Amino acid sequence: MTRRTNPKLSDVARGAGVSLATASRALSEPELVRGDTRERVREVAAMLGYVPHGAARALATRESRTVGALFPPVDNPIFAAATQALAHELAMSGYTLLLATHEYDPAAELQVTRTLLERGVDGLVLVGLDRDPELYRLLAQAGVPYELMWSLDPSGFHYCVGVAHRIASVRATQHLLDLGHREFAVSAGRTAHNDRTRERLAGVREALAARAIELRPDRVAQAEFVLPQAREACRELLARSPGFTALVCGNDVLAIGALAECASRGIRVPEDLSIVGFDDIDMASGVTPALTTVRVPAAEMGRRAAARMLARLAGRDVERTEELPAELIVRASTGPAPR
Amino acid sequence: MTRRTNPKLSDVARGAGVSLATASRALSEPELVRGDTRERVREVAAMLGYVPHGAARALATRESRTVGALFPPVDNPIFAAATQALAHELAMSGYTLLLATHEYDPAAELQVTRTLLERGVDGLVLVGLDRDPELYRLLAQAGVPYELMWSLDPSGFHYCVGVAHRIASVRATQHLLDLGHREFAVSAGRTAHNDRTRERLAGVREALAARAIELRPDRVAQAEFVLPQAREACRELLARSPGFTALVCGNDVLAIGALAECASRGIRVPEDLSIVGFDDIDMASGVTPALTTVRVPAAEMGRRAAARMLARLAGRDVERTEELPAELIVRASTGPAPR
DNA sequence: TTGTACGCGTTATCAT
DNA sequence: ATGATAACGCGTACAA
Repeated sequence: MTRRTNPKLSDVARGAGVSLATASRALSEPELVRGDTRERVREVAAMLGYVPHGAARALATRESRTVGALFPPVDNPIFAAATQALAHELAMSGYTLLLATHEYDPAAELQVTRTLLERGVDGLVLVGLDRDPELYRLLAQAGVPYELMWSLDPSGFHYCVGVAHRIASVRATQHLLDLGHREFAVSAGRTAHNDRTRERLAGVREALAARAIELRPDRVAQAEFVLPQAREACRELLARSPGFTALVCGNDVLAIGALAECASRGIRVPEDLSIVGFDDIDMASGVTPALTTVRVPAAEMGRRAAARMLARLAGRDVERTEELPAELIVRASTGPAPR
Repeated sequence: MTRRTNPKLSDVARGAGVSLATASRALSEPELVRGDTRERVREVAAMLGYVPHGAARALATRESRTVGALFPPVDNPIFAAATQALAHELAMSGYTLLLATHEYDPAAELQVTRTLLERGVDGLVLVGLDRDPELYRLLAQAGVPYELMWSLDPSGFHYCVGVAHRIASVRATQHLLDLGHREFAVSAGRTAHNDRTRERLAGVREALAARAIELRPDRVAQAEFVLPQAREACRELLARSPGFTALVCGNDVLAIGALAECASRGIRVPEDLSIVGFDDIDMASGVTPALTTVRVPAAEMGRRAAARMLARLAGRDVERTEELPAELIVRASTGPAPR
């Protein structure tokens, strides 16, 4: 097979017997060119297998038809769902997703953002509120629009689409209080560089405080969103300070780990211990009907973020803040067992 | 705040009192420039907040420092793990991941590949073997290297890193046979446009055939990798042709769905029914200790694909085919209950 | 070691 | 409706 070089627009133009300008218009702005020449150009382009050179176009147009997304890690099921939605929605409008991760490290997030800007993203999607403010300066200087997902910016300054984690957490906790629980424990995610986790924990405290119940320090554990740590957190709580009848988990993975640990110890859920999770990962809820969760609509978050970004890139206006509902899904929970 | 325009290399050069060429070298090939001027350029660049223009660089160098990845959907936990690994590994070497999905539609895959090529990816990572051959022609013409993940190309032509699905499936089935099972059912993934699913199903048939056992057509169901369909598949099998003591699922999601369905019917696993899954999704195995699975190392697949691609982009040679182990993880399974 | 000048492939401006 | 030509911002021969 002859190792031909890639055909360029000038090849198409020559083949169709038109100028470079006409060829360009025929492919990019069809309405500006006469029907027959337009078809001729298109045919030649197809025959040659012409593929436009994005970098050249980006250089001339000053836009890349590309949007960046920066996730903590993308293998967390909730972020995977959002990523899928983002990529899909963007593709529907001719945009491609540039994906990067920062593993909850603000320095890495900043560095990666620089790279994304170098790649020329037309917009950027970020998760949450906790980050080096320098990042916003970078984006401002570059003139790149961005959307924050998952959280709602209290200042109302940033464009964002998210849920009210604290309020949802308060409601979940109240649900348990209403069932009669008084002894609470929390298996929280790491709160460093993670406002969602902090808000959820704060919500539990707030709801308890409203009824003058204290959340003992040894009744709070932190873990990363992986099963071994999730089990360990539950184990630790049971060891340090048993006797709680309700366990609020900052994430479904943590909740599942807790369920697994309980199962292996013969602790019945929800009879002996009521467990509430967050996020409503479908695999989790499918497996453990006992799990009551706060549903945070991850895929919808991705769809909305994409839609909002696309709208802004198209010059349309969007509300600065868009709140998504965080619904409490009660599958099974009971009051505390009589002592 | 004054709405300054982005500084370009010429601004940096002027600020440092050097030529464009020197400024370029100071940032990209530091060793070619004298220490003091290099530092001067760097300082000015930092002060100005200079961010290189990727498109311009790509145009000049003919490479984008970008790699594309094309997944069926990326919210399947196994693909999410691979995506995470890919993005991370590529970033470590200064490459950025362009992510796209095709939802098991070959036409979409072809179309999306065109877009990725337009974006100027330096390499492309694909999943599996089932696709429009035209795609390979496109890549060849563009001169873009690619890696296939998950499957091993029987022809040995394509660069690939994957596992031997059929053999693994045979082994898993033999394990069940060795336990004494004779009545089998299979909850398979959709086999259209999915060689992994087909091979796994074929593996079951092969192992059974070797012992002259037939897999009845009404003992095979197909479902997408989502829980509701997974439960439905199991329900269907039980309705159409009960009496099987072993169920092989083409994926962990299908296995989990089956477990859920069994739980709701009071079918004990593994006492009444032995279930084997594929992929070893950690959340699945954490929750259901009864699940025996074939571990397909998804994250490792991503890492290896990234490493191989990076090596090739750096001009190094790699083996055309790299096989990863697919280990049978026996957690709990028993022989059939005496009738 | 540094500078000059051209080319990368496309779009956009201005004529015609 | 079409064509000539100048950007777009950077890398890199080649010359100095």
